Amino acid sequence: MTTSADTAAARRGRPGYDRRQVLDVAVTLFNEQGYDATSVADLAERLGLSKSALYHHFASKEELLAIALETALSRLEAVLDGALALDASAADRLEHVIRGAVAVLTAELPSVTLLLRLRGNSAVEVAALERRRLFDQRVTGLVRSAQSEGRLRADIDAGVATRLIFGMVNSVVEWYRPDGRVDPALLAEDVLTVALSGLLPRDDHG
Amino acid sequence: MTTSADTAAARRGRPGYDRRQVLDVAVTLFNEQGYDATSVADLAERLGLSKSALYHHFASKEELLAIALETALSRLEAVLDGALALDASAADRLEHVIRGAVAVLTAELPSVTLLLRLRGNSAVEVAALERRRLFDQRVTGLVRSAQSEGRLRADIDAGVATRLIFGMVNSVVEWYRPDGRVDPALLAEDVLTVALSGLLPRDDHG
DNA sequence: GTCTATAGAATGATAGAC
DNA sequence: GTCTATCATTCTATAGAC
Repeated sequence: MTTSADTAAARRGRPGYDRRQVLDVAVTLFNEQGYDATSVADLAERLGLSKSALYHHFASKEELLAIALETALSRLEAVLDGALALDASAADRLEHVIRGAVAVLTAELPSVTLLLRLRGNSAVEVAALERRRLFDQRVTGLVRSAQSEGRLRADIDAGVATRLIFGMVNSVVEWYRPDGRVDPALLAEDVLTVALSGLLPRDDHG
Repeated sequence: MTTSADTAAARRGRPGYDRRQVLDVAVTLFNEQGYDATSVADLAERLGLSKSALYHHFASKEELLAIALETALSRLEAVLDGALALDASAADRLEHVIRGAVAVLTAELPSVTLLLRLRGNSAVEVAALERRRLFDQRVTGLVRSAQSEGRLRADIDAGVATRLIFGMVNSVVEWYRPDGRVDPALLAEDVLTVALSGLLPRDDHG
């Protein structure tokens, strides 16, 4: 779809990579090798460009990281904002968040993968981790409310429950591939099934 | 437990770090900053040693990684071997594996954390990832058998179910801390509860 | 001529290894 | 400490489409 010049039909100047294309390749490479293990020379080679040509598109290696993280975080936050704007119970809102998070993970796989592997080695990374921490905290609030409503079992700590649910959700980036045979929407349902009802057979024998 | 000289009571020669202590600090640092982002100079500084002194203990930075990965993998494999040696149903064996995996994760947190973050950037990493893949495959077999027994719901693909369960299990390394207020054994029960019964309230109203 | 993408050469800093 | 290799980055200049 977004391969070359067919997106922004008429572009002036010399043909070649634009910002978007460089970013996509960069994030892919960061995910393959890890951000720190990927040198600008690696990226240049993958693109068939010189290093200096890359610096025409971006001010720094870290800027590439920052843009990708912004994409991932803003989309995840949008899901949560949308859920909180609903006129619904906390349990229903939580369900909306889980479904939405799986959708964002699968749709924005590269940038979210990058986000989930951060170590906090720079100011950019620390800031992203902080936004992620805030996201988690708000979801924990939802879980706690759903427990109070009696819609979620209360014998598991809300913080632990949230971490387990999102551990399951986030782990999807480790194996989901867009070209695979797993449908994102069905995957979201499977996640919800396991999280809410568990893997024991449905109680249809009595 | 394994802090300093109290392990191998009498050690001869010049006082200072031994292999084990250097390894522990190295793995801790690798987890804090990431393996690639951690330089030998970082490690030397943390230990208060010169770089050359470090190379007296280890042949290379990668050797440190290899030893840690061996620890994590052998302990996880031992859990699986133990489960398969049991005279029990697949479902019961799976439960044993999940409980054991959480135990290994919490007991060997640093080395398992390192294992779960590998990217495959070297021969050592590729080999470790391959052993991990084999582990996952064997667990998937257990899940499939448990489904055939009727002890696990069969409307979720065995591969997806396995990945979701272990996504939940493995995510524990992201937040569990030995000095925290979460008991490892209770955590394992919580994981099993969510995986098997889900977070919906127990059906005690009818 | 103007715009965009591109190289080449060289910077200082830091890497792992010994 | 010292080695060589590689790191991210910058400067200056040019190639090609409008």
